[in-house]
Amino acid sequence: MFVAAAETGSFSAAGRVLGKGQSAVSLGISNLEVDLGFELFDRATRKPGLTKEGQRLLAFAKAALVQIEDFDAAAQGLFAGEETRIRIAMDDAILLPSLSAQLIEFGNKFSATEVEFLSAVSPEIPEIIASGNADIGLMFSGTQVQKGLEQAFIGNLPFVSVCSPGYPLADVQSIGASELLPFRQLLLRSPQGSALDQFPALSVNTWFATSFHTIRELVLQGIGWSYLPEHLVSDAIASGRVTRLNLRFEHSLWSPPVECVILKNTRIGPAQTWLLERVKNILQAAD
Amino acid sequence: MFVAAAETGSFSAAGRVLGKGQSAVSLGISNLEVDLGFELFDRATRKPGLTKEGQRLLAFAKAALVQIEDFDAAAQGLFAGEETRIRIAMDDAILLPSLSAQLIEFGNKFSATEVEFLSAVSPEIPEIIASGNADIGLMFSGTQVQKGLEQAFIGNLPFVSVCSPGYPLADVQSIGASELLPFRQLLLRSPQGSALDQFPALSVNTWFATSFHTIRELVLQGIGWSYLPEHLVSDAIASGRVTRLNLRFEHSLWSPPVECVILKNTRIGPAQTWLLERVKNILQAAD
DNA sequence: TAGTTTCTATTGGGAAAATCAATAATAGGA
DNA sequence: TCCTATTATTGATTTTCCCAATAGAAACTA
Repeated sequence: MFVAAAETGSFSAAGRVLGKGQSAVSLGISNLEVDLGFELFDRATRKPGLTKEGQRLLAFAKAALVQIEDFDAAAQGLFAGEETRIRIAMDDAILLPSLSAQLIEFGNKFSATEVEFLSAVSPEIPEIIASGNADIGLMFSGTQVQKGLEQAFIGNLPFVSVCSPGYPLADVQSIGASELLPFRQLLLRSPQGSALDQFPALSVNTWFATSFHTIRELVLQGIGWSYLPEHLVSDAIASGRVTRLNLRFEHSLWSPPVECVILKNTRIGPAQTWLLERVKNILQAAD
Repeated sequence: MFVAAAETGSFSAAGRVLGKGQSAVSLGISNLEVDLGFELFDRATRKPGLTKEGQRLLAFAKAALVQIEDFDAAAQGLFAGEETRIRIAMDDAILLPSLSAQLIEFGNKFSATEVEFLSAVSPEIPEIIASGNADIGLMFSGTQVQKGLEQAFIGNLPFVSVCSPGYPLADVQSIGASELLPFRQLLLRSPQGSALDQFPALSVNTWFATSFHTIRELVLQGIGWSYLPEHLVSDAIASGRVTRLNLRFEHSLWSPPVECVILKNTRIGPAQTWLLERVKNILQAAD
């Protein structure tokens, strides 16, 4: 009543908005004022205006209402069968800005649903999904189809070959495959040690890390060269902290396929359905 | 009731906490569940446990309660006569970490009171207070006492003389007053153009700025040397981006006096009283 | 195993609160 | 000056809220 009256500037109007009579609002606010010990409205004129205390309290009242509306919205979602939690297992490299944008929208739309991220390297992800430790997996394709899982091709994630500006390869105009051999290449490898076959080792001297973010840091510090997801290094390329390699054999962007994995034969709720739908478009948008 | 029952794990205990009977809680939660359309508690055992929907909604319910408690706290403050707003006019240089800490505590204690900062140069501040555009003024002493104002000495704010490491004065071992003359000194001056007499001009070549933060940037960039509040440059000194001058005549820190100004004969509320009390100690703490 | 305690659900009655309808007074607009 | 819209007040009514009491079930205790 307080908020409605403050916003409409009239007790009668507040009553109409709230579907109550005018006297209910008048009494309600009077009682509130008695409880508080001070007046919220200045009744000098016909349009009751807020006192300065009223103005200040209005912000708190509105904040409380917002929280209560959030509660209601979450309750409605849960009633509609929305999941209480969705766990996403994914390769760090796939968290691109267009996916983050979708996740923000998801959070607004499904406030009742918590999201949990499990960072993993692609080959581990099918097992994580199969064992029920996550609901949705986002990974680079490559490993054979696993039974019990439903795999869907999403799109291709563009990779670029990079090194730091100070690295010996930075200034070479046209690099052939054999010329790469002596230079240290940084490669992704799962903690269990299996290298990923969709990321080719082109150098003799290879170092490994279990996350593209680590590799990115190593490249920035001039440890070696690597293939990295373009979105992870686009800023660094623009600011000159990282340089693209001029590979002779690389005519277009190297873009390994990405797929989405879920459990076969599981009932999926509205939140997961929505998210899957959106996830399938993130790579189209990124192109 | 929902929150209390979830936290105590028992309807009876929740009733005791809330000062209500057990049946009230039982009924209340049943009604809420009917409204929501799903169960919040699993009554399989004797201790009712939250369902997964209940777990999720609990967070929203708690958030709503917090907002309502904030409302109540603010209302109580306003009832006790706390100001709805306090405006502080101060010289930027006085916003030292110990003052910020006090302001954070102030915000927690007086949530009903808004704080508004007016940045100004010291000589302008008495006029701002006198004209009623701010409630509390924090400034460097110096200008004569103005009638209608109450001025209280707070303490001294230590200043250090600094330049950038690349500046010619950086490497001089013992600088005499006459040696300073040819080097550009950066001085504070109010927008109206009056220089501040408590900041002595020691060089012939002087440039002016209206904020110590600007001067700090100019010093960092090697434009000249200046006296700056120690807390503004202590980090930069530690990291070597700024060097202290070795002045022969400077035996101790140069610490101009700071004072607090308020209007005489005004009723000051509890929030302002508290804040004034604390402000008087910030410089003792900084020493 | 039996007794005791501590739960929750349910019900009926009574108190409190909320709401409405009606009325009176007042201010602004035509 | 009339008309409309607004607020305050009051009495009646409805609704909500809560307690006390009861009963049944589960856990604890001896």
